Amino acid sequence: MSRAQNFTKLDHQPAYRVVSEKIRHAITSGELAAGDLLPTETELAEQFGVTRSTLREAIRLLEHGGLIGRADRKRLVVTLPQTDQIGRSVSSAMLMHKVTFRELWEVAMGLEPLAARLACANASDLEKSELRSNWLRTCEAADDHQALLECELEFHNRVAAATHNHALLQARAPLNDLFYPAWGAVIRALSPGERIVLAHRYVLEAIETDNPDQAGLWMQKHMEDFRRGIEIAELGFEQPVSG
Amino acid sequence: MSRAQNFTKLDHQPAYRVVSEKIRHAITSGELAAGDLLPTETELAEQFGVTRSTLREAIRLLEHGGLIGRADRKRLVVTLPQTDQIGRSVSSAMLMHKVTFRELWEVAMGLEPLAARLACANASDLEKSELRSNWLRTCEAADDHQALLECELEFHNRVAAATHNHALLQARAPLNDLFYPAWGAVIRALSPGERIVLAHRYVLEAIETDNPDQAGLWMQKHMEDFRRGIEIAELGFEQPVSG
DNA sequence: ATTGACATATTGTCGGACAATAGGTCAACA
DNA sequence: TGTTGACCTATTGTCCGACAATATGTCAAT
Repeated sequence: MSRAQNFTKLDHQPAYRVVSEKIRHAITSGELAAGDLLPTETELAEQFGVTRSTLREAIRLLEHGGLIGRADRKRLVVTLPQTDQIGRSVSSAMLMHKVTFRELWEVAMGLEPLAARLACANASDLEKSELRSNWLRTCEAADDHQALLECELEFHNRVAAATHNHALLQARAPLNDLFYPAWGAVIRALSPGERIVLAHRYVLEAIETDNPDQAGLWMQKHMEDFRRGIEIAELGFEQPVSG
Repeated sequence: MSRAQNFTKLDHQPAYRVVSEKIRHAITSGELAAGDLLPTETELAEQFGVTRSTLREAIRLLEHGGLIGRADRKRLVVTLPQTDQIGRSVSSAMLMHKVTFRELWEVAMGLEPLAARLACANASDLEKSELRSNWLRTCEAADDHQALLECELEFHNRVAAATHNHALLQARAPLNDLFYPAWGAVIRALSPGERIVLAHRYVLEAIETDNPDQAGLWMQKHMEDFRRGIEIAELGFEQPVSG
């Protein structure tokens, strides 16, 4: 080896990314809070010393992450990233990585029973009653595939929401998107109306009576049913999920 | 109420978002695979019938999600979104939502023991030996706070990686980022070197002997230790995590 | 095979332009 | 008072054209 100086590989970050990072930092550090209006594009461009075109590219970077959006289709505003917004990014990442049903289901087996357990302690009376109303609608929809699918998904979403745990909501967001088609296929193939109604009822009653163990257990059984459904419907448990 | 027709609120999507969605769809639908080179900006702009500026904004939207990147700082290329890439988006979302230690910990209690269980069945011999080598280094680093922290995080990452479950990796990605500072603080405050070494050893041996129940159980105990650490170190279990 | 000179293609950035529209003001009108 | 309409302004979405910096390819000289 020669004694030549080992220079650090200088990375030339494009201006639009630098600008984007500066704005992101201002937001996550609390300097800018959610709801704050940002200056106009021309003004921001002047502040950073770049052209409006460059600034706009920086904005797009943040816009995709849900950190900023439009207040009224005009002014830019700092926004709280919504779970479904981020969730879609994660979903498409999983699609590209060809995540299989099994992989997704394993994660769901970790998160859905957990959600049921946590919902016991944290669900408000309103949320409990909305869960019950959802169950009643599920009973009526037991033979209507499309309606049943929507009730089913709503049930899981409501249970998760009742935990008031935002980290959990984020973590399970992609499950929604990616299970949706499979769940529909299972329902069409097996018409498992009564089984779903029954499982939901046990989970619901456990939440109403604040019994975490029961809630988690029945949610777990419910998810195992789902796995069997995928296998019986021959969707291919080891196949990659499709968008 | 009048009997006036209820028109659907037409949403005028900007061109840059339409273009972005079209490209995203081409990618997630498999029409474009990871590694494929995209045409040049001018060419893409012509194909979509927009200007280069507009197309570039569309590109930025996808770039942030990690769906496309630069091959050699010049040509655009379809890339597989990396977990840490997406993870950082999720992390900043959680920061903005002021997720508390408790919320994060609850998710970790769902995912980390699960990871340990799944690692039993799926870890390769190489991964097992790397886990053991990590454990040996952890023993040596038991009194060096910084080194211990890095070993600790590496251990959890290696266990998760050994599951070969990409959905799980995505779901737990934000835990890495957000627990990092807290874990460091706990270590500095309590010097829990031996406890960590012991817990890792039990998890490691369970994985080596393919004993999922033991692996999950000890990982669970390990995480409960971590919670107590946060409480004892008075980091505020109910406080929002900080970036 | 390496080096250097040169032409070419592509990106990053700039500056200016314009149509469409959200927001405000103000007057007319019921 | 409250609604409507006309009008003006600011701001965004989109376009066009330009240029410097840089990667890529070619070819000649060594």
